[in-house]
Amino acid sequence: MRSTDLLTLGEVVHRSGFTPSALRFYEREGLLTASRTSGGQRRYARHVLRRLAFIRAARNIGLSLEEVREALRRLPDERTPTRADWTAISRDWRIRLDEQIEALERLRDGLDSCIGCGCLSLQHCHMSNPDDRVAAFGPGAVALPAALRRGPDHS
Amino acid sequence: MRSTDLLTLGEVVHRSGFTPSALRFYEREGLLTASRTSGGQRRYARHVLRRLAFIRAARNIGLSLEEVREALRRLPDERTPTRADWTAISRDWRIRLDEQIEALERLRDGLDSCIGCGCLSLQHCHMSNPDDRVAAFGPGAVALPAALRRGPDHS
DNA sequence: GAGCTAGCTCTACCTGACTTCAGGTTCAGA
DNA sequence: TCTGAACCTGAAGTCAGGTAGAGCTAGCTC
Repeated sequence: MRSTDLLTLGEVVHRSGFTPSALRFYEREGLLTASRTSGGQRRYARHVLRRLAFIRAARNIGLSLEEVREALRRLPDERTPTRADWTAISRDWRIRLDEQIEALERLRDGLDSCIGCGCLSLQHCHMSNPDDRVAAFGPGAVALPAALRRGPDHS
Repeated sequence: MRSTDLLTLGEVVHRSGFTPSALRFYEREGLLTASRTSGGQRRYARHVLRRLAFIRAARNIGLSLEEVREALRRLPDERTPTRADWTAISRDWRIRLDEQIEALERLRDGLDSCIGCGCLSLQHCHMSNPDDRVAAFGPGAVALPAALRRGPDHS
């Protein structure tokens, strides 16, 4: 079925699980590259599959596309990630995940201390007091998924 | 300073930590109500503070405004949440948080099993295989924060 | 009754990550 | 050579959860 080792858009769609529009979008955004046929259709080298795997994993961890782009900059297009690349990056991700888990656990503990109290006081309640927001959500915690990042909206 | 027990927009802003635009937005969206002066300015009953505390807590847990609206529908506008209301709802939230934490832990465990392997295989890797997505992310897990919900994008 | 702050509405805009659409083109197999 | 599926582009749309600004008004204080 293949006369070359290049993949069509459809094949990449099939094998990666991304939609055509997502693949085109990622290319526009510089996360992916593809060569073209004389007629202008995309042809993908096999290593894009690995790149896409990387992208999906990163998105699952909660990285933005911008952050994925940054991580991919370290992995030149011409080669697939080495074991060392992946080890370094996945250690970073592990740290992020731990932070996210901790943040949720703090939230849960706060909630536990609230169940049954019916307080929901703006002054004192762990769950709603705008000045008692979860400690980790400082400027350093930028990478948390949006849902974990929320603080008071003013200022 | 108060001739009545109604609060101005500014007072609610001050005491809740929400911005004026957020309060107006919530009103448009039906999460809040306010009466008006003859001149058209908003005047809030005191219990909106509690409602807002509830909203902030819910948002911290990761609920969408739509879900908050749903939860608030059970708390008629005229009364503040009873202890029973709050107990029931916070138990739900506790379950959600546990699910989110578990999902992240599964992700972390998958990552651990990956560190150093350099695999990232679309066929086998825990972190990227679209057919091996985290089990909890079924149709029932709709409420997870977006970053935890991602599966393959097709279909 | 002047002055000023706080408030009003309405419309437009923002980010992120894509999707959708219209209208046309290419490619592979028979 | 023909045909149908796959593919192309660029612009616009979507969604959530708001924010920003323009131009005008209310209401409190002196």
